[in-house]
Amino acid sequence: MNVRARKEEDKQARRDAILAVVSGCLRGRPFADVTMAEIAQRCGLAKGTLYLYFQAKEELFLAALGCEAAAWLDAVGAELHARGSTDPRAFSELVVHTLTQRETFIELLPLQRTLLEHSLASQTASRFTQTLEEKLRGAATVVERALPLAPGEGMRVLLRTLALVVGLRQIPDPTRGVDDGSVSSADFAQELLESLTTLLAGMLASDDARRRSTPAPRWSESPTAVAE
Amino acid sequence: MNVRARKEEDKQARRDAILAVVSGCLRGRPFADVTMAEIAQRCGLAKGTLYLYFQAKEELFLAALGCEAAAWLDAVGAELHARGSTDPRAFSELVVHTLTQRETFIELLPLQRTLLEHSLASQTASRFTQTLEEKLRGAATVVERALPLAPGEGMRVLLRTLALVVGLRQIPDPTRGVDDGSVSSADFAQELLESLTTLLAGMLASDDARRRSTPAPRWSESPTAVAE
Amino acid sequence: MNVRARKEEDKQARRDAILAVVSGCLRGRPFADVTMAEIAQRCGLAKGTLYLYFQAKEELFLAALGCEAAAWLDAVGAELHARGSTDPRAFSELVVHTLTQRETFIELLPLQRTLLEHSLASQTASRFTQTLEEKLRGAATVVERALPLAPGEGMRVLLRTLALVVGLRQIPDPTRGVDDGSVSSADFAQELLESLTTLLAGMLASDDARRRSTPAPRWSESPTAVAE
Amino acid sequence: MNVRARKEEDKQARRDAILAVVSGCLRGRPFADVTMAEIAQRCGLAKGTLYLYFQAKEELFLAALGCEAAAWLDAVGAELHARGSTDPRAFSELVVHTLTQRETFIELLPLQRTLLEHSLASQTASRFTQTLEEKLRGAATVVERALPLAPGEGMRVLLRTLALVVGLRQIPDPTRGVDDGSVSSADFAQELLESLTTLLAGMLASDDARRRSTPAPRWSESPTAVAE
DNA sequence: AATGAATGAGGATTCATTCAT
DNA sequence: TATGAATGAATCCTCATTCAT
Repeated sequence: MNVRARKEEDKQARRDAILAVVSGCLRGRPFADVTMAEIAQRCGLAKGTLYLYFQAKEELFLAALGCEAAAWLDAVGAELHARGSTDPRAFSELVVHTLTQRETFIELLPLQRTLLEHSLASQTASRFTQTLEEKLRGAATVVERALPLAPGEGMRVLLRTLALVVGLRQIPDPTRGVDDGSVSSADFAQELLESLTTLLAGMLASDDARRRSTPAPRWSESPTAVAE
Repeated sequence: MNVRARKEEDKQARRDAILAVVSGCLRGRPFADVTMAEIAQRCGLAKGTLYLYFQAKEELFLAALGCEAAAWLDAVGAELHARGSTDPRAFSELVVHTLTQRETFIELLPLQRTLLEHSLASQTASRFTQTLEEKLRGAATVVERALPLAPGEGMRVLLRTLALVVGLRQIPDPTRGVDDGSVSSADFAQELLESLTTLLAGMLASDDARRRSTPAPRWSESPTAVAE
Repeated sequence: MNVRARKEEDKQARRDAILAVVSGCLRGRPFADVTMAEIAQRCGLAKGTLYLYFQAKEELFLAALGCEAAAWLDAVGAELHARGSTDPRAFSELVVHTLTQRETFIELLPLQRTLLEHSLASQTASRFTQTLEEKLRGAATVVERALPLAPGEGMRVLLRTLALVVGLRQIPDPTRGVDDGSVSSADFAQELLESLTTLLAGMLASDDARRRSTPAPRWSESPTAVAE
Repeated sequence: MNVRARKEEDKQARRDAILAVVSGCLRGRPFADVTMAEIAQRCGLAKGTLYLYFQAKEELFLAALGCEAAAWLDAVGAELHARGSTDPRAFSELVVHTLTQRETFIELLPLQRTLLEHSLASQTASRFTQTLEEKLRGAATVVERALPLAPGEGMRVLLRTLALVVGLRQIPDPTRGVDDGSVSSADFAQELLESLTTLLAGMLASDDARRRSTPAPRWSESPTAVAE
């Protein structure tokens, strides 16, 4: 593909195209298994071209993760916003739904730590973290409104949701006799749905309890109402 | 250490010694970063000797994981057995407690999938899975009795616990301004404690509800009936 | 600098501007360390533009060397011409003086062989050599007149001078505890001054001796008699 | 060559064998042109094996240079020692003679600066410098005795000799119409012989003069008069 | 004429694994 | 059984050069 991305617009497009390919390359394979050569080939680009857009392999994957995460958070936020309010079950279903059409996000997510630790260009790492945090905060606010939850709990919901996603993906149920250790998508979705629903219900209940026990919760609005 | 392990007994001892070292090599580093050379050196053995006990790097780590998992499950099972019964909070505390003194297990756990997928010697993989499953079942029974839960739910508790462990470890709270993306042990323990307690409470509640709705579940139900 | 060099005059100016930058890029670094990208950036030009003026990296540096060499030879020649006559010491001082304000020439000089060998466009190489030779001959004549020396000896003086420059630059005095192996400019200048003076004095003496010992030097003297 | 160098002795032998090959790879080619792959192949070894003996390409070449330099200095020292005393002409002949059967040393010598600057393992660099200095000092003493020269002048002789070697090699005589810019060995030897003889004669003369002008040189002779 | 995105050959280096001792 | 020297495939990345705009 010797089409030159001359305009800033085209360059962004190519960048995105690369990221899309990267996400797709990771099908349960370890990060180390995916080579830059493979990515380049799948992109229809030369190896060197990849380095025109990303400084290193780690940065490439981190960017891909950032993209996917933002997209997912946006999707969840938008859907939640549209609904106005939900309950644990519906929220979980929403999560599962948005996630199952975003397999690559699930694949990328477990890499986060490794990637952040390796990223030499410190700026890259901090920018990633910062951007992600913003997105998270935005979605958290929506979650708090929709579920509803006390300020600060929205973030927790999101974080625990991601934790469950990563964890359940990583811990296959040995009961299901899958030879190669991979988790069937259906099982995973089912498990995520159930455990997330349960966890959320629990959080809501305890939050509710705390609220009631507190004398004047309504207008005293806890100081951590930071949520931008 | 050029002491030759002649007797079967000595060989097993050396095997275990190696596994102990392996676990310790992984301090948040990606699997690919730990070299066989490093392991050998830390063991005080030659690289080649490692291959006398394990067929490949992956197998080595898988064995280490198996070891740690078994140890943890045993510890949890034993403690639970000793107590007779418990509640979500206490169980979570037990989990957190046994886990914090087993950092290496936490490090190894996320590797499971990768390791299983790579293991060429299919036998190794299936043996690992099988052994782990047995251990899990054993502990699950104890959990069911202690919490108490309907048959089959004990396994779920265990699996979800592990999922939370892996997930929370992997998803750092961006709110905490940790530069290098690592999770502080304290935060991790706290988060695990809370979310696990909540999740378990939820599971117990719904289990309870189901039980009540079911006519006569108590005595017809043989707790170990499920067992392989 | 997207000013287009339309007229031949402008092109020559740009060429020279590039060469000036090139010389400055080499601060004790190996040739391979200086990238075309760096040069282009320092020139305020695009990488491709460089290739509009020079066919290859080697050619670029060769041209730069040619420039510097010519400039130096001109300077030496002019100064010598102005003085009329000189002696080894004064000549050496002149050399050192003109050289210390031409650091870049000293950096470029050691590359000559490498550059010449690589130059694919044979014409480039031979043109360089030819031009240099002319300049050398011109200066050599002046040297012969000023020092004074027998015909042919002027060239030798020049060549040996350059050899000393390159050699002394390349061979650091291990006695001086310079950690990074670099030669202090002061030491270099001092060393060059001394050894060149000594060498020249020697050449003058033997030249003199030969002259005297030869009965009829004038017409029998074949200029190339010395040659092996 | 899968012969394993097990004993320390064999390892040293292999190390030396590699170094010998390295020296031979450099036939006027720039350092960057010689690849590790080529060296390995010429050694009949795998690329990786090279890294068993040397940490990096630079270190490899530095070691080769160290070897050659030591050998040459030893040879010169020994010969000089055997003769007892010499004169400039004989010394130069000795130098030329020992050098012409050590082409590789001449090739390696110009790399010294580059190599030292790049050597990351600082210890490697300083060890090299230190060892070389010792050898130089040893030879310098012999030179002083043989020529004879004032203390400290022996080192200068050696250093200037090396400078001439490097410089004359690098500065081809454009008069000789050699197309590819390389210097014919014969010309080089001749040139080195002449200029070195002249330079030494000059040094001896001035040294002599200084000695005579000094009132009481004999017993005032401070052994540490090295300090120029 | 100028640009700078794209290329892709090629380099140094690493490391799991083997095997002669 | 233990060793550790040897292997060599495989990886990431660089950079001189080209060429479409």
